[in-house]
Amino acid sequence: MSHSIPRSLVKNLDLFRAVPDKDLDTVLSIARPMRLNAGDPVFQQGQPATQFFVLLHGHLKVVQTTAEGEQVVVRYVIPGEVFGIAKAMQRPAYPASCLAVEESVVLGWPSAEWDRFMTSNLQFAANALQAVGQRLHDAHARIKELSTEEVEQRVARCLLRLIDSSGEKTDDGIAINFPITRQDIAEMTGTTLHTVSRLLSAWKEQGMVLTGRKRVTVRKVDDLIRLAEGAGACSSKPAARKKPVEPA
Amino acid sequence: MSHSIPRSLVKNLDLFRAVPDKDLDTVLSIARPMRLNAGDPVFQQGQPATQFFVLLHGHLKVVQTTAEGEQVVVRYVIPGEVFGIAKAMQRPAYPASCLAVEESVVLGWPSAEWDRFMTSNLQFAANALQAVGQRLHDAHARIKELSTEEVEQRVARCLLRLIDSSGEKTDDGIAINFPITRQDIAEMTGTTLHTVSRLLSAWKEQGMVLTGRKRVTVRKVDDLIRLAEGAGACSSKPAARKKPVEPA
DNA sequence: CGTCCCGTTGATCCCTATCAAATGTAGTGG
DNA sequence: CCACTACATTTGATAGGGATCAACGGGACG
Repeated sequence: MSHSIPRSLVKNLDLFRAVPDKDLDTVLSIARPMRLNAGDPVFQQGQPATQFFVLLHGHLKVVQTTAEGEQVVVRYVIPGEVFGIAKAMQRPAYPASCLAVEESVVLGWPSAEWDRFMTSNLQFAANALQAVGQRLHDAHARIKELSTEEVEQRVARCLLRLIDSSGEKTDDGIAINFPITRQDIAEMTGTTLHTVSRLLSAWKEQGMVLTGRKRVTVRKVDDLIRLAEGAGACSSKPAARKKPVEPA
Repeated sequence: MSHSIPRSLVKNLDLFRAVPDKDLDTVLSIARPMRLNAGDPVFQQGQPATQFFVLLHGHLKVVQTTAEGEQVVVRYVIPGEVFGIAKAMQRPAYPASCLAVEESVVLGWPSAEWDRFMTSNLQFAANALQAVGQRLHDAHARIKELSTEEVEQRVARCLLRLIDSSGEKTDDGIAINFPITRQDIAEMTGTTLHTVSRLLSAWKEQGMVLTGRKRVTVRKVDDLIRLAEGAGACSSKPAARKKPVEPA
């Protein structure tokens, strides 16, 4: 193996789950590793989708920029996940930009290899379908939230999801594993950095979170869950019922 | 063939594109056709995903219900599309409900058959991946809109998308092909039926649309596009720039 | 021909974006 | 080691887009 990428690195990735070792070796022989510093782009929105990737270490941010120049954070990529598979879905170009939010390591393959992987191993196709299915599910959950919930709930849920996927137990609580700004959280929840700042300030006041520059730590997960479920300031929200409650 | 479903019915579906005839015959022999009247459910949110389907004729609505009882329209299914493929993404239950909005005909297969189709024909797997990829793309577009655009733009875009997928040329303009209420449009765009009603009234006033009970016809597509692009009431929106424009 | 459902429209309120400005914090180069 | 700078964060004041509340009008269907 010219690249000396240990097979174990890839063996545990969801995308390659249950793929036989001999196929893995082929996969690895073509893989091109890449190191990234914080802020480095992996690819840019609109570029031809020449490669697809797996994140080995670090954290990436996937961002869509609107015609008006506003940004929306599509998702954060965590180690082990595939990304940049636009070509696999027959899209010629990346629909979003992807950049490292901290030092990261990715593995890349030419998009053309995707079809080879699919044909040579059926399990690979099923794994890919599941991965995309999961993302579709997440996207629908987000649409539901943006459509029906208030900002406080959405931000609470956002933090919960972040500590769920990238939480790190510390002395003070569960910290988000990577640098993230108020602006980032705003772009994930469809609000403004000002509103996020106000919410975090209020929550810090109550001891629910600890905050620092580009850092958030959750101290009281249960309280945050309660907020996400809708136990916010609106004390009299009758929880959308079809028929009015009839007093006996 | 016990069911006498003509092969031509399935041959042109995206999901079965480029699938050889002999495989198609197998597919057809297992297919179970189903007729639906307006309002009939195909499956309900939370039910075990025992089948997946293709819509042959009519229109279906996919709806998610929140814990608070509010509804979000995930999408409308148009003839030729697959739906209910939760199991293919390894989800045990349907994440949303699906019901006919008019007389419709669907073809259903047991979920277990999915894997057989995948294994027996690679093209099928690729087609499925592309279909889900397209939906993911649509979902992201919607998230972007909900996050950054105002109600007027979102509703305008919604109508445009509807006439694009289900528009029918009439003497008066392009009509949406199936019955749809203000409430439905509201649930697609994250607003209320009142706001949608007001917008449609205003647009009718200007001759941009024609409206009827459960019917919408677009007369001036270009004007609607202009609205969707952001040419709304906000005359002074500085289009989110990083640096202020410097006069020479 | 009555009843349900869909649609329309006015009045009011409030959540949250927007505007404005100060404070704090990491990094940098002298 | 400190001044300087760029960026992140905080916080107050204000305004406005839409949700909400309330009522009525109208077409379809049994």
